[in-house]
Amino acid sequence: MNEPGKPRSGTVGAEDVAARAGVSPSTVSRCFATPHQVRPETRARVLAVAEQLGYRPNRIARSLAQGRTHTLGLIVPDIANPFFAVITKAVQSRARRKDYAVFLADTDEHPDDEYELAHTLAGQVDGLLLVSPRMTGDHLAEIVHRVPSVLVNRDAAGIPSVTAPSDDGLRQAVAHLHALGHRHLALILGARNSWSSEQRGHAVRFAAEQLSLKVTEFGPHEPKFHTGTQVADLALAAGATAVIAHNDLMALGVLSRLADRGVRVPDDVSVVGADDTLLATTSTPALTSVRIPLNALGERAVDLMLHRLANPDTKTPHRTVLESELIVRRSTGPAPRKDA
Amino acid sequence: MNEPGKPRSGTVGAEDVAARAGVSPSTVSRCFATPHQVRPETRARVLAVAEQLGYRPNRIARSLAQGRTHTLGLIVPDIANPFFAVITKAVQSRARRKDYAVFLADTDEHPDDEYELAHTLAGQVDGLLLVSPRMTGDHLAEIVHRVPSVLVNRDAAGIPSVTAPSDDGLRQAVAHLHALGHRHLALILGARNSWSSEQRGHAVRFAAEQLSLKVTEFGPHEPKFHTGTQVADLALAAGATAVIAHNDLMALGVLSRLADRGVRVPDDVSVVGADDTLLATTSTPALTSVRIPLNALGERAVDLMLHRLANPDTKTPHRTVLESELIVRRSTGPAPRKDA
DNA sequence: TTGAAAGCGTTACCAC
DNA sequence: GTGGTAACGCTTTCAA
Repeated sequence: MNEPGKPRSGTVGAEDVAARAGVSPSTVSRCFATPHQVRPETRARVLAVAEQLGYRPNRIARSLAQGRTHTLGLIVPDIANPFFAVITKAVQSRARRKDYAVFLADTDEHPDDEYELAHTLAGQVDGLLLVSPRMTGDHLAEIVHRVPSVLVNRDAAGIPSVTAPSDDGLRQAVAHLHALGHRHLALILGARNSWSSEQRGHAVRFAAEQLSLKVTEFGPHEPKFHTGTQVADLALAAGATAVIAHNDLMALGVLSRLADRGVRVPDDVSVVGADDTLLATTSTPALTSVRIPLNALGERAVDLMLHRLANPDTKTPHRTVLESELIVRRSTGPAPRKDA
Repeated sequence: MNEPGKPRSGTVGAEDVAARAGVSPSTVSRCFATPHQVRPETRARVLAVAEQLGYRPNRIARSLAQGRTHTLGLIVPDIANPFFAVITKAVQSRARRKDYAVFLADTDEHPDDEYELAHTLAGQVDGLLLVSPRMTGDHLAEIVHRVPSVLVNRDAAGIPSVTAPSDDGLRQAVAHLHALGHRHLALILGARNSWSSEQRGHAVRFAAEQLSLKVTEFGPHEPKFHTGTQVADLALAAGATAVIAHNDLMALGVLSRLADRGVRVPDDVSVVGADDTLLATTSTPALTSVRIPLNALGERAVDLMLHRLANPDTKTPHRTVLESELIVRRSTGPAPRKDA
């Protein structure tokens, strides 16, 4: 494929360095892979030559020879969604610190693409991080069988996972509203098949029941801004004095519509979001929201993955469960007095 | 490395398929790489066996043999920033449609990491997409020399790029405010060494001068929310009736502080953002903002890259320039009457 | 149209 | 410690 005799054109290889340094390619390889296995002087000489020639070990070739790529695959439903973007950032950052590269795949919320992409990536990564996977249990099992995987923000039997149930935070939210005198709250649900939406619904219902709070539910709904604007009117009509939305985006929709109608927040109605994204901290009024430790979610996922790669024989899949918490801001306040 | 004689343990290779299908590995390879070079019946048989055995060509090995990876590298300053997240999504989506995978690297706004990461990725991708690179011109030149690159949201001599100057949109914004009767506007600048911040500053200054508008500048500032809250007071004190912020996030900060002080938007003060991110559409009031065609930015970058890879001998680096436009929403309105 | 064999640039095993 | 050599799994001439 190359003219024998003539020097290779583009890149400098270990062979070139070896020749110039008076050692064998093996030694050059060792200088980069297992530096302690080579005598200091030799190593110094080799590294000097390498530096001078601008030699960098070819990671592709290394991958092929070693059978591992030092790369992690990350599959997210929508990278433009701040929720996933933050997780992605954490994963990326953590992985890099551990000298792993990251393959990113955005499925655009499409379960089938998710499955197909997982297969595509499977061949070129050491492990797969699946964030909020929507794919079916069967497909999931198949993927997990083919390549080491960690589930983020979803729980499934027999698969290592990292989750942060919003239960704690939502319970706190309900208690918070109750303490402020609210007795009737509206709950806006998320997408129909969303694992987290179901979890959140349960959590609010349960907490409200404990405190004898009335709950009016709306949804399931696509977790969009305009859904919030739409439901705001319904919640008002139902007589709720507080709204808990499935996520911040929907909560902002509520905020927007209430402002349009001249309903004051939090004086007339209190609003609670979830995920505590950038949206919550930058809105006016700032949004009381349930904080999910997204950074930790991403970092722990990487750690779990790396641990698994280092100990391939671990039997029981480790499940990491993180805690959520309520962050109180300006969008929640005392319930309006009945006689007002 | 493998026990000869015994079948390989983990993956099925082209050889396995070849054996079962009664052909040579070469043919199997051709069935996947250049399907038209093999007789239909043979191909069908091979593909059937491959399907049955669950064979998937090993992309790593292919990369090594071909010398190209069918992978694009994407380097962004901050994936958690909606601006870059949207570009990333577009790149990812476009690349995948063209059957390219994407390596993601987040530099966390760190110019040195940017350079180092570029070198790391250089070896394992066919091309590099550099988004808003902060690295020095020298480093940039070095990277570009080593691997085909396209600049996104930055312009540099001799390097193909895709940009969307906010000039048009900002000129429209200034005209918009002028038409509404505003005569004194505050301009909040972005980061000190930001190429786009400089561009935007010039654009506003120039447009304002044309219309004899008074401009009071603040900054350069880190483009953060709290910067906006801080500058809001200063702008008010300066007597400006309208604020143009370097981006949506800062504009939201202004909005927040104005609300705290009881200053009404847009009745008392008008506010304009830039980038038209999710933040702008979901704020209350919704933010008038300069839309940058982020999707197009990402897609065109990929197209440009792929075009370059297909025609490596192109001399003149193509520069794609996209247009921005003002999106008018609720945060801008008539200037308050002087006698009010 | 198909097969044989020589790479691609490393790593890893086995002698020395 | 170091060198020789066989993989890794595929692509790609070159013949047949």
